[in-house]
Amino acid sequence: MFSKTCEYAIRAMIFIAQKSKGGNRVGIKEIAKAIDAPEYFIAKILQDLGRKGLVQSLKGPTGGFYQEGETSQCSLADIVKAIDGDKLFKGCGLGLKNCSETRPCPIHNEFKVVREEIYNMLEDAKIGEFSKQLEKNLTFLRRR
Amino acid sequence: MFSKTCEYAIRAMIFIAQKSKGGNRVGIKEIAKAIDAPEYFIAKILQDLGRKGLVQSLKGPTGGFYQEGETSQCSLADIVKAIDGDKLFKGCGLGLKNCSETRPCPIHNEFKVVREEIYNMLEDAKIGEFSKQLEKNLTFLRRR
DNA sequence: GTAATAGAAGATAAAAAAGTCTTTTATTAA
DNA sequence: TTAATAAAAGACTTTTTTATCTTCTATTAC
Repeated sequence: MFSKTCEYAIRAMIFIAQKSKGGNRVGIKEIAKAIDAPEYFIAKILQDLGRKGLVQSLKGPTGGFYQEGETSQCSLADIVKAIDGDKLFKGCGLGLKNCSETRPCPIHNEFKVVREEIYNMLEDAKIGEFSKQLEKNLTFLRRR
Repeated sequence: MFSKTCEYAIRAMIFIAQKSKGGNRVGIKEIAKAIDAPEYFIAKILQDLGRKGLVQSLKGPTGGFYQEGETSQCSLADIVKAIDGDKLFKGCGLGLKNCSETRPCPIHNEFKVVREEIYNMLEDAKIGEFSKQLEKNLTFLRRR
């Protein structure tokens, strides 16, 4: 469904939202360990998300990643769009470029319904909302 | 959502079902052209689907691919499973190995609903059913 | 049986995605 | 102001996916 890059991004964002609640910042090493992702790789991903304004960061001692204001209420849909683009939400299920409402592919209508539901689900899933759930058991963001 | 390989596979299967209705067989060149896929690549894919019993084929002159009996009523779900495996239907949305009913990840429940719908949609979509739709306008399986 | 045809199978190549390393720049504490 | 810290940026490597080519084998028409 998502690329690995995107999965890492989502997990990292959830972790950062959780950790940076009281104005704290989280270092890349701590993030990588917590979500069980390759350190250098997740660093790249977060730099990208930073450029796109979905996360904030600060260099130097006591530096790290954090989210402030509206950023902490960004949705999974925002992250997916930033990393994987909108092909999941817009593209034809069969990869046909010319598939459209007036020239639908064989599974166009069935797909449309499902795709809208995926979009709504991801749009409703605000990063900040996961925090409470996570406080109970942080290990959920790890792979094993 | 699907790999390119899987998209090609679905398109090819729909085309074959349509063309092999009256006991006819379709050559790989015709398939490749009709669904706008690389010839050698779709050949590989169909060989794979052939081994897995989702399509039949015959070598030599007048040879080609075809579907007979139950094969023509295989579903998109069957094809997706054969090519991409079942990670779309079973895996955790965040790629967590330990995500489960008792230890759900933050988006586990939301995902479950969507995933089931995707599965049902693909399971209901029988290859043979697309034929009538296609007879009206075959170009729908092409990319441009 | 023979020649032509067309898929099967294996090797190879190109492109994209995932992952790693090194150097640079910004920030802060002392 | 300096040393330590931590992210930014760019180069590079590995792995996976996608795509291509060549040789082999089965089938058919004649």
